[in-house]
Amino acid sequence: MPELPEVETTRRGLEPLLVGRTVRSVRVHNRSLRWPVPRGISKTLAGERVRAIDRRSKYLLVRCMHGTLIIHLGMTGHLRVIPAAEPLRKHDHVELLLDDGRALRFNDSRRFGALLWTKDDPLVHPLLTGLGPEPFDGAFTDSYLAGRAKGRVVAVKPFLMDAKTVVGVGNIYASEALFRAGIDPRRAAGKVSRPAWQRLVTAVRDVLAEAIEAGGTTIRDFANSAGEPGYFRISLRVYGRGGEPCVTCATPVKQVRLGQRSTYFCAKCQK
DNA sequence: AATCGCGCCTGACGGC
DNA sequence: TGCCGTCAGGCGCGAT
Repeated sequence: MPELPEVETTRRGLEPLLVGRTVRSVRVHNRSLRWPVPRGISKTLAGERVRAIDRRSKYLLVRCMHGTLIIHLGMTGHLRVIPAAEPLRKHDHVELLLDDGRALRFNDSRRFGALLWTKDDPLVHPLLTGLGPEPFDGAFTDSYLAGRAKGRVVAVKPFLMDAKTVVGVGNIYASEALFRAGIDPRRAAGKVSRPAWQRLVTAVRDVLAEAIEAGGTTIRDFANSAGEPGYFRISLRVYGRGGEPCVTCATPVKQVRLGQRSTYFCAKCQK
């Protein structure tokens, strides 16, 4: 389940392989992703040279000469660059054939991902407008969070996972960051103290940075078939550890559902 | 405006 | 062995 660290690791892995390359052609094997892959994508992309690969939230932005390919990995999506002659794997839905004899392949078993094209600045695309700050951006501060949370009764965990609050914090890292910050995930967002918001800002950055770093060492090579981000083996302190002892106080970790999402926390360490 | 809950989709897993 | 139900989850969207 790609969260921001996985997407950023993908971006870093793809950058040296794609920038400067020209797309020769596109093959669409299954266009029914979260939104249909645009019908004209082959014609649009043929001859386009890749200028840069950026990331906004969990969207990868493959910037070309006359527009931008917007890619979202959804839950199970991954990208790899392999020799074009390699046989297709199950769930390889789209491939971009490059001028160096390789292909960028988009594989996504659950098809929650997306692959779109925009001629305009992608940051004003409907999917990207209205997103909150990047977690490593200077705008993501305790006072920003306190301001946004003022008067809100929604629990702090879904508040944190709302992309309008801050982007890139999915279910796993939300539980992890709240544990590190010592905040009960069920607490109303409007009732979180200023020092707690500051701890949360730090915790979000720490946990994401660790995961990105782990990704950097986990992923050796996007240019071979092993180049999929998968699920990073950073040590999770509460996520998936329901009933097991808290790493700090040994109290059994609680598991509850919050906003339809499984949520893990230590009732003793998180207030 | 804020909040809630649905639906998309496949694979893993448990129970029978 | 196979079948069926349940769960997992990002995220846009419609309903309240």
